[in-house]
Amino acid sequence: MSKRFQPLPAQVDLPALEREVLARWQQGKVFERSLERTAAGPSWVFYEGPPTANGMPGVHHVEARTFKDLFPRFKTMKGHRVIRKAGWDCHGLPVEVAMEKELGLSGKRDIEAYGVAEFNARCRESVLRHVDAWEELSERMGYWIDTSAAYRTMDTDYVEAVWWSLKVIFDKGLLVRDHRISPYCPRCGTPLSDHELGQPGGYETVVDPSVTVRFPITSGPLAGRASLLVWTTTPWTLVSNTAVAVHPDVTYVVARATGGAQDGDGDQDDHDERGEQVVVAEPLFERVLGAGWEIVDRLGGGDLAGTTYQRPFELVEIPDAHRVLTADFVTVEDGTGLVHLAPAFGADDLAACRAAGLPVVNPVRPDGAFADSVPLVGGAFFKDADKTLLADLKARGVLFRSESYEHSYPHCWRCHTPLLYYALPAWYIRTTAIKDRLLAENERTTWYPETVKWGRYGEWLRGNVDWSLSRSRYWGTPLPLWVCADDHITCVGSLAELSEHAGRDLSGLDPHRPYVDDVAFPECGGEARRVPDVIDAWYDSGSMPFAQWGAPHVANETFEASYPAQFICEAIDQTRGWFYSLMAVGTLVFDRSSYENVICLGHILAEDGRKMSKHLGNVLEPMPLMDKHGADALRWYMAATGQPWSARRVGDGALEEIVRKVLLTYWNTASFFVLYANAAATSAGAWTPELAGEAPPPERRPLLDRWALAELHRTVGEVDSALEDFDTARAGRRLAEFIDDLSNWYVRRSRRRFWEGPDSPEGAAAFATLYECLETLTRLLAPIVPFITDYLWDVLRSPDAPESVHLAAWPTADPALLDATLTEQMALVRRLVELGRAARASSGVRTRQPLGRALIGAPGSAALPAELTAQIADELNVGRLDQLASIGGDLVEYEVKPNFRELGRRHGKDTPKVAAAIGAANPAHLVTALRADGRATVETPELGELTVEADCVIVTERPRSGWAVESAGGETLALDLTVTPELRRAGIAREVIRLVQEARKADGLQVTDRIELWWRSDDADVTDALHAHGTEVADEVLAVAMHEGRPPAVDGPPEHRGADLTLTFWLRRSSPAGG
RNA sequence: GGGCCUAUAGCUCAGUCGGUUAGAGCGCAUCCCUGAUAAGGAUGAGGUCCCUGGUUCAAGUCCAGGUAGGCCCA
Repeated sequence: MSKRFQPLPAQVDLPALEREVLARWQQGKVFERSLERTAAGPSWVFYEGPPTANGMPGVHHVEARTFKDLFPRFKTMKGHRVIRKAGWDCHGLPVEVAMEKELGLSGKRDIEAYGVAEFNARCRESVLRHVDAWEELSERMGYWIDTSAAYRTMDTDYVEAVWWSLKVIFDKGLLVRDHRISPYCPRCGTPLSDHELGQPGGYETVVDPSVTVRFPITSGPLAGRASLLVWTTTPWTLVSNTAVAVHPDVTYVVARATGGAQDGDGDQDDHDERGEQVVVAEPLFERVLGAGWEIVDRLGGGDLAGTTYQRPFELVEIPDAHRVLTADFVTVEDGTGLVHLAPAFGADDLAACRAAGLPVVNPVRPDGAFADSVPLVGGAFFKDADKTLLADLKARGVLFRSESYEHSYPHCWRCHTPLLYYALPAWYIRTTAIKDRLLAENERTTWYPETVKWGRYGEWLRGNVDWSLSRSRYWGTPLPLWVCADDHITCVGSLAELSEHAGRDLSGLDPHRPYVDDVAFPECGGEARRVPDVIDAWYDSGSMPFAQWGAPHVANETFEASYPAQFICEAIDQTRGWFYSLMAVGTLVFDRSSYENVICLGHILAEDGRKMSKHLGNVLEPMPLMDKHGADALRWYMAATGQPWSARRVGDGALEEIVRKVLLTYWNTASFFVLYANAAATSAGAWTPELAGEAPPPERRPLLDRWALAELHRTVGEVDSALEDFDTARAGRRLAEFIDDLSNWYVRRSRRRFWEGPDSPEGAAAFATLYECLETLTRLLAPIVPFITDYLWDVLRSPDAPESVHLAAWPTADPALLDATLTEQMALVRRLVELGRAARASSGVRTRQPLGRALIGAPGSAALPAELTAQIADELNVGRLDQLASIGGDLVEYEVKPNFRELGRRHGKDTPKVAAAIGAANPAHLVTALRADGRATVETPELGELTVEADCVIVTERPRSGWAVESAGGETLALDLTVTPELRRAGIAREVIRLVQEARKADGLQVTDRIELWWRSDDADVTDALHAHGTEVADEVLAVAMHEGRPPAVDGPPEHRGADLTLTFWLRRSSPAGG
């Protein structure tokens, strides 16, 4: 007896099965072997975007990791070498913030008091705290990635690689010092991060002055005649006024005071000089000036550009300044439409002044007080200076209006000191200098979805500003810049270089604060010390293509062979994070972006459609979800439900459906196959894959088999091209459809051939066909659902096949097996069967009752091969299938409808008229003409006679009466409901067969067991039916003997009774016939 | 305030090149089939294709504006 397949139970515990497969992968080192198998293959590069392991992974991490696993598996099966190196992002403010919280520290002073060395040591420990949980998740979900050599952005090799790249950028002149405006606490002496601004207490409501000031114009036609009206809520910044901004597209007016009228709100206005002229934006004229003023001239914002003016205070030196600029950020929402610019105290101000080449002059000391050298307000705290300054403005007649203004203003969340927007020295990468290169690199990057390329990401690139790189923090890659007293800057590219400068061996130095801060070296006759900043952690992760290998200092060849990546994938919120930093660093350092294809995923929502949050209590933990439904179900959901880039809801309901409709259907088909392959009582024993070669070749198999193979190979082609397009949803839909076709049509229609075994050519064809379908389907499904496929692969595979599906080759479509005609014909067959079922349902004659014949009328139905019409007849349990036309024209009525698609193509604007003419024509005449000549003539009132082609008309034909008819889309099926006595007896026989089968199951018999059957009935119809169809019944229920009458009384089998049928019967397993 | 995404049945989602009866699954109801059986199938009810306007012989589909939700940024 030959080897059998391992039996597959109809019920399966998928999570338990997955654990078994996981153990098998581990013991068999299957991942490692899949890499070995493809070691010589063409490289396909994937980069792992590093997560920070200071928190636990969530369901959304399963999302990204599904895609990050699926495509590498797909490419590996296609023979590519796909290196998958894990990585951890270790640095950054979020890590520091979490550690501050944990240690009960608040702010930089606390950290420095606690000790930077100890603080950073704690940060270092915290970022790997949950690595175990992440690795557990990766393993459980089947994410194959090499964690043994994971890169860590805090490792010395990594930091040195980052330093090297910064030096490349520095040598190109693109790493430069400038100012950055930060919210700054003068008491704590520190800038605050956005995160800190968001803390409770970050904003407080305060009352500030709101002042409007005259800036007399000193050049152009208005010189000496008019003033610019400028509004501000921070009078203390007027000392540093450098320019005035107007909007280039806004109209401004010159207004003259007509005297008398004051506005009625009781403000302290100071403009009773009749004849005074001022400039404001036209949309704000009413609000700022109103009655008592008349417009004497209008001019565009662009016309004002370059106009010089007398600044409000002459207290500090600001060379070459004090003129009007244009800037898009100016609004006419409030103020005067003319904006005072003090570049040291506002981000917009700084950007506008920098663009105009104006200097940044800052008279305010880091402690928040004006420098002592400033007249009038020297030594005063910035906010306290407002009063003095206002009084001075008023005294000199420069103040136009003064009000109070209540608004929300940022405060230090620790000490409640009002914050200063303050220019601090900072280091930038001049990404604006390579903006065109970035746009060109983006041009050749393929984005999924495509809209991100031009939209969200492209827009962001076009508005590129220089990368603000430095952070005045602690736990990060230290900025490798050393500066001497003469302001000579040295950029250090490695610890070896640093050793050279310092004249001692620093190769073992921890390249973090505070240790690197302690390294100084002689320079320009003095001492060069490190700039104390660390860098933006996004730069770290953007450096991973080379830094993960330690390149160029270490493994440079490995790096060069894996640059750029063919594929990266993260959630959409990375557009301005990792997607940008990767592209920017790559372009800055290598003049080439580091990735070619990128998938942007949407966010995962809770089942209620809201964001998952602990607060709402709707968080789904990934591990329990997989323990409940299985990782395959979750992976299928992520890959194949909806569009990956739209926000999606995950929950038990969605996963249960996937298990039932996709995974269990696939499993049950395999289980069915194995059951009958093992049960086959052939001379050779059970059916095994070796017997596949003995089946007739595909072209000699039944049409049903050829259809299944055609659909299989169509599926292979479509799934392959979908995955090549990174379209997992399309691949998933096709696979789910094929699984359904295979199970609910191919197997359903072929069951009898499986019962009868593989001895006949038809049986052999069935086994070979279903085997090929399952074997190939398993390979197609493997990248998406790696567990269930590998389990079934191991059961189904032939002995010489690889022992894991993940070591097998991706299937290729065989064009010779495709058959578009057969695909279309089978689709018609299935539509006609549905019509027949609907006719059965509406007429109330159950399918079990055989009927004499059915009529079909549908385009193409006459050309159906007999093998296919037989499928319809068998499925609908009718004796004969005829063409509707065969019953004679008089008995058929016709309905005609215009086919708009074809009509539109030929008749364009006249379509409605032609359609109306078709509707008005005599259907029978029209159909006769169309059938005879392929065209017909119709009469239209406007256009006269017109010829219409056959494909412009949808014809539905129906028998006039006496039939159960269903039609759809021009296709009709009609059932003859006449039940003759003979049909009635055949129906009763079917009923008996069903009863006996149920009884067999109730008695716990195997499907192959032979039985002995006794029966008796008082109903003449039943008796007649069993006399007429006894042999058929006996064959169907595997009865070796059938007796009319009771069984022998002694140890009699249990009695069964029919429900709707007067029948009593008994059955007993006959003595086993040797198997 | 800016940019982008999404909106189709109670729910989750398809909908190709614009074509006149807008589909599937889940859920619900009724029924059928059953040698895969704690499966499978059919039928039915259920729709303002977010709104307004436009282009077109014809719009769920193309264009413009708006509304709502979401994401990113300010």
